[in-house]
Formats: sequence, structure tokens, C-alpha cells
Amino acid sequence: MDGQESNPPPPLLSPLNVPFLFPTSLPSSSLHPPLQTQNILPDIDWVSLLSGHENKLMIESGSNNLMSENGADHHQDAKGANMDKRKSSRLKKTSRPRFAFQTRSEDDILDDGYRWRKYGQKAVKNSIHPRSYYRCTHHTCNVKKQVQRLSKDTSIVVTTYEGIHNHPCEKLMETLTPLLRQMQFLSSF
DNA sequence: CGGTTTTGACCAGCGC
DNA sequence: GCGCTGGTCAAAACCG
Repeated sequence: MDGQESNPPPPLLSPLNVPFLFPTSLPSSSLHPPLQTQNILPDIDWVSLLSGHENKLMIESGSNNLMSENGADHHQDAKGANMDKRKSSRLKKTSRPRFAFQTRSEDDILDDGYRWRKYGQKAVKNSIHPRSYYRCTHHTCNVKKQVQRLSKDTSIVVTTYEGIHNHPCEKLMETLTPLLRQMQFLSSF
């Protein structure tokens, strides 16, 4: 459908590694519904960080919104009963690192180098566009993301990441591995 | 055939 | 307590 997984051009960067570098210490009040986001690192060129390919991803300067929330605990997966899973995911939803940003794009899904599996879609109040829920397909990885198009400006997509990848970005590794090999080879002289 | 998407149902949290 | 809303599950459908 959205063909996110099949986007051919590999990104040169691993955008999702970036958020993990900055301190996630914003109050949780900055997080939810009204996308009252705070510019944490206003000078960073998130467009190039996040696009990675010749996409039309355009973050307007000044609207380069980021959200983040402190994640003190590491989300322990309730791998028991289904209900426990639901409960834990819901209860701990605000205790994981989260950040969101807006991109101007025709595509709802931006190719961030990770592989995602859609697990839900919901109509959201006050929005004509549904919100989509994705989960990282890596077995041990628990990162999720939500994607929603703004009803005000339908050219803007709001992507919210939740959690931290505990594995390298596949596409990044694909890109870097030959380069590293070459560097090793050259440095052996 | 295995992985992904779709979609209705279910559940918890929250406001009233 | 009730209804609304958002987040997740899981079966079925879909696709390469």
C-alpha cells in the first residue's frame, strides 16, 4: 500500500539513531495531543537527516518541530498473556522515549532505513486523516511509530517515534559495510 | 508460503 | 458510572 518497505534508494544516514543522542528530558506535558512541540535542536538539518533519499520531504524552517519525552525505564515487555501485553503497552506508553516531527511529504511513510510492520489504523478525532501505527519488525526491537497527516495542512505528515532501536539500521549497515571494508583495505597499506 | 496490511473488536484511561 | 477516544490485538485478506 504505502510501499514504504520497498523504497529503493538507501539512506545515507540513520535518522532514527539521531534522537537517541540528545537528552530526552522534556516534561510529558509537551508530548501529547496539541502538537505543541519544542525545538530541541533547532539548528539541525532534520530534512537531510530524515530524508536520506531524494524525497520531497521538506520540513519548513521554523516548523521543524521535535518532541521528546524522558524515558526513565526500559520497557519490559509483558510477554505473557495478551491482556498483560495490552495493559503494559498502554500503561507504559508515556514512559518511553518519544519524539515527533513534521515533514512535508506526499508519502505518509518516510524511508528511515528501518523496517516497519503496520499493526493498526485509527480514525482520530478532529482529523479527516486516520492515524497509522507501526512497529519495528526486528524481533527484539520494541520501537513503534505513529504516522498521521495534519488535517489543517494535508501536505504535512506528523511522525511520532516511541522507543529506542536496539539493533543497527539495516540500510545504514548495507551502505556502510562496503565503505568500511574499503577503508580497512586502504588502511592496510 | 511467509511476511505484511486491513479492519473490526476489545480494552484502558479520562472527562463529565 | 457512562461514554468517548486512542492504542492494540488478531483473524482474514493480500502480495511478492
